[in-house]
Parts: sequence; structure tokens; C-alpha cells
Amino acid sequence: MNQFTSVAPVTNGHAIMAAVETARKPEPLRCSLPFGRAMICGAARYREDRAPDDKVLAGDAPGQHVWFIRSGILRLQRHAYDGHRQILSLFFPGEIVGFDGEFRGEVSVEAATQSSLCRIDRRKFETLVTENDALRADFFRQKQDQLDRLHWLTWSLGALGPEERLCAFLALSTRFMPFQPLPDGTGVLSVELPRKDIADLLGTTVESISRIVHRLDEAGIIEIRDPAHFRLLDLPGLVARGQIDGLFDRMTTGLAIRRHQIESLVAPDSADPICFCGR
Amino acid sequence: MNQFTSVAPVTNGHAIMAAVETARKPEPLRCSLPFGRAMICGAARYREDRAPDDKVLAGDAPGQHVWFIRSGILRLQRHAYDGHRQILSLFFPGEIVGFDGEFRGEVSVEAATQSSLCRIDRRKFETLVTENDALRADFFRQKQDQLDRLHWLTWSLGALGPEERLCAFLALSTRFMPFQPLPDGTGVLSVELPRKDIADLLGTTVESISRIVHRLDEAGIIEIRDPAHFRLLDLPGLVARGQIDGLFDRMTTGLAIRRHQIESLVAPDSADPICFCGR
DNA sequence: CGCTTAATTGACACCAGTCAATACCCGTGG
DNA sequence: CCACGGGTATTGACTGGTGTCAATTAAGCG
Repeated sequence: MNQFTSVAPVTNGHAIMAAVETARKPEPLRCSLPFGRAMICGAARYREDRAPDDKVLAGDAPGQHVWFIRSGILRLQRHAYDGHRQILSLFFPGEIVGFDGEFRGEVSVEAATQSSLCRIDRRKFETLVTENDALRADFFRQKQDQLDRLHWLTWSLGALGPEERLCAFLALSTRFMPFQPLPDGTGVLSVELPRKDIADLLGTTVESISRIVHRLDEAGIIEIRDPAHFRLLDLPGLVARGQIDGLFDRMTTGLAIRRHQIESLVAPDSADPICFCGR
Repeated sequence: MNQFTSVAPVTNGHAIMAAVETARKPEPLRCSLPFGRAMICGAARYREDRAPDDKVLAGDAPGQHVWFIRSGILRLQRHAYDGHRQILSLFFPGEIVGFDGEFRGEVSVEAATQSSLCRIDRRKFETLVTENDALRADFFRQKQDQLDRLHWLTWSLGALGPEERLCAFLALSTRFMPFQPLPDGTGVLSVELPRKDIADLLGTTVESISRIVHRLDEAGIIEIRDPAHFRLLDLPGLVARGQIDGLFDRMTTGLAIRRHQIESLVAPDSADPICFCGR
């Protein structure tokens, strides 16, 4: 097991959940329960689920609320006149979307996978962010991470070929998609993103993705279990081909931390819908 | 003369210069003179010039100061192992670079053209930005503009072909490079950026750039005066081909405003070096 | 068991990158 | 005044990768 197979340790960074709790009204919230420094609310009051391809944010409408991603993956995208779609960024659990005017123009945010979101009043969040230092720090950290990802994508689209981009993507995926490490240092990656989304993110086509995947399989770098499950036999090789040696940790520790936080907060087998509350 | 040939009017947004002035120490600065709401300092004390390809910011060193671009164009870039370079963003007069950790990793900032910068102490600027609301608003506006540009580039690299990208770039260039409108609605664009930089920004090669330019010339969309001067015969056509109809104004008004501000502050024929002072 | 959707595979064309040669501009210096 | 040199732009020939189109297979699901 090398550096890539282990999930980054949870450090601090609970600020967003903590801040949300801090701002809680004096009167006890129905079904709410403190959990660590964060507040979890059993009521579905502020929670909204999205099926794949459901709209989350339209381009022009600033919207009255921002969204906290409880689970799932959102995509920021833009369409060309011919219908061509380019995904500009993905958003992951623990992240806040819709706060700043990041979505001006003909871009939109949709759910890429089944997602569970928490609605937060925009003004409320605005106040929180200005008043609470820890929250602001966390939020800026998020913004920084997102900017890093955008920089990577831009660089990748301009400087790398489709195969290299996919290698990088697979390597990065181990940190934001289910990845089951095996004793021998390899691991099985569950790709939760539809092929089309991967293609549109990496600026290529599903056909190319398919060909590249099978090429990597034949090269012994990955092993195809089924179209959505790959056993990564040579993770360092993927990292090298994707040219993300230096970026790998930087781009994924934030994600891993937030994911870990949420996983530790959300009971995995709870039938009762659980929700972080933002009022 | 249509919407594209006129420079956007100067509105507000003097906050950065104004804030810098506000923070001026009580003792009069040598050669400093108030100009409008901004402070201009005739001494070259805080000014530094950069020749093309000179380094401004290295990747890892956070640096002690941030830079205010007085004139010229900077580029944010990243190299692949094979030497391939991708330009991730350009920075223009009136913008601040080097404040946030935007330049982590193997990226660097260099001067793309002859540039004149003003050094500002990082901590000083930090204080300014937190204390001065107008400055902060201005600064956020900049960040937003830069994010918009990055989004455009990413989308462009993924969804458009080289020709379309170049068309968009030419159209956008009218707002951040010398553009002399003519009575008939056309105008002459002076391309200050080296061909290689354009190619590396648009993710293509100088050969392709050359071919496309001559193709556009034959199509009657532009007229090549010399390799660095094009008469744009059909600006709306460029906008359409580049698919930036909706983005055009959004992406360039900020640039135009800042450019206009600076031009009105800097005496164009002054032999004495003029500099915005940031301490 | 048929339907829909996703994934794969094949054939093909063409764009665009690469390499190489030439033309051009603009200094300098003889 | 011209020759020379360095850098940039241009042009040509070539080719390989990748998108496109189309057909086939596989998989999920009622």
C-alpha cells in the first residue's frame, strides 16, 4: 500500500458545519442533533435530492439559496451552439455551490449523480461567512481547491492528449469516488460518473474513452471488471502518464478531508434522511 | 460604429487606487501626487519593469509582495514534461497578481510583453483588503473577471476548434490590446502578444495560427496588414464564430474600465516614470 | 422476453500537429 | 550601400491521432 491507496487523514476543517451549528437559533430545531462540532438535522426540511441530470442552478438566476453538497457529484457545464457540452468543473460532497456569481453566462449546474443537497439561505450564509472566521477560512479553502481543479483541467485540455487526461482523471478519481484498496497495493475503482460526463469533462468522446480504457487494460495498467469498475494495477503509472505527480495530493486532500468528515457524520445505513441544516 | 468598437465607459471602481491612497503614510511621499481619487508616485521607488519572458512569480515561493500591473500583459503558465507550455490565464493592467495562493504547483507568472509593475507589500495589501470595503469589492470584481476568463478558456479548449478559439480571441483582443476603430465600423487591431503566446494560450501551434489567420483573410473576415496588425472587417462575425455573444461584454468591461482608469491616470508622454504606490 | 439505454467495435476521413524549408523583417557591421 | 545574421512568420508535405458515423453487442428493466 503506497501513498495513493490511503485516504488522507482527517485534520481540522469542520468550520462550515461548526459555523452552521453556531448560528442555530436558540429554540431547539426539530430532529436536530449535534454531532461533533456540527449539527445534523433528521428532518428533510432543508434537504433536497437531485436525480442525475436534474438542474441545480440556472445560469442567470442568482437564486435565493446556496447549496451544501451532502452527497453526490454536481457538474458545472456550458453548451455550444451545436449541442456540444463542456464540463468546466465538478463539485463534491462538503462543498458549497451557488454563493458567488461563479455561474454567470450560459453555464448551468446539474447533478451528475444522484445527489443530496442542503438548501442554505443566501443571506444567512453571507452573514455567516463574514462573521465566522473559521467558516470563511474553510470556504476560501474550498474556493482554492476548485480553482486548482480548474487550472488542472485547463492545462490538461491544452497540453495533454486524451489518454493522458484520462490517466490523470483515473488517478484523481481514487480520491473522490469509491476506491477499494487491495492488499497488493492495487485497488478497485468504482466509477460513478457516466461515460458521457467523463468524455465531456476531458474534452473527448465516449468512443475515445472506451478505446483508451481498453488500451490501458491491454497495457496492464488497469483491469476492466465491468464498464464502471476498474482495478488499477499501476497507480503510479497513471499518475506519471497524467503528469500530476506534484498536483496529486494538493488536488485531492481537500476532497478527501471533506468526504471523510461527511462520512463520519452521516450514518451510512440510516433509513432516516439526515441533513446538515443551514436554515 | 457598433457596440464593439466603442470602449466601455468608465464607471466607478477606483477603489484599489483610492485605497492605496488612503493608506498613505502621513509624511508626504517623495514625488507623490494625488490624481483623482488615486495616488500616483513619480519616484520609481516601488516600480519594477519586466522585459518579455522575465519572471514575475515563481510557483512555490509565496513571495513577500503582490504586484499591481501598471502596463503590459502577464501570463500564468505551466509546462509539461516535454516542454509543452500551456498558458492558463493572462493578466492585464489594473489587476493585482500574487495575492492568493493562485500560483501553487509548477505554475509561474511571467511578463508576456514589456510590463511595468508596482510592488505592494503583501501584509499591507492584506490589511487594506480586509479594512477597506471598496477595495475589497474591486478586488473581488477582479477575481470574478479572472475566473470568467478561465472558464472561457477551459470551455473553449474543450468545446471549440482552433479556428473558433482564435476568432474569439481576436474579438476579445479589441478590448485589451490597441484597437483603432475606423469610421466604417471596422478597426485595426495591434496584436501585442507574440505568436507563440497566442498559440500556447489557445492550445494550438504557431503554424496553425498562421494558417487560420490567412484563412480568415481570404474569407474576408480580417485583413492582414502585417503579422501583428489586422484590420477586423467583420467583428460580429468573429464574435459569432468564437461563440462569445453573451460573454463578450461580461469578459471585457472590467478590463476596459481598468485600462481606461489607468490611461487617464498615467500621462502618456511623460518622460518621468509614473507609478502607483502601494508601499 | 422485448424495450431502451449504454458500451463497444469497426471503418473512414480529415483536421491539425510535426518536421523541414523558405521567406521576411530588422538590426548590426563592414 | 550592401552583406550578414538572428529571429519570426510563412508555406509545404506528410502522417497519425481522433472525431464521426454506423453497426453490433451488452446490460438493465419493465
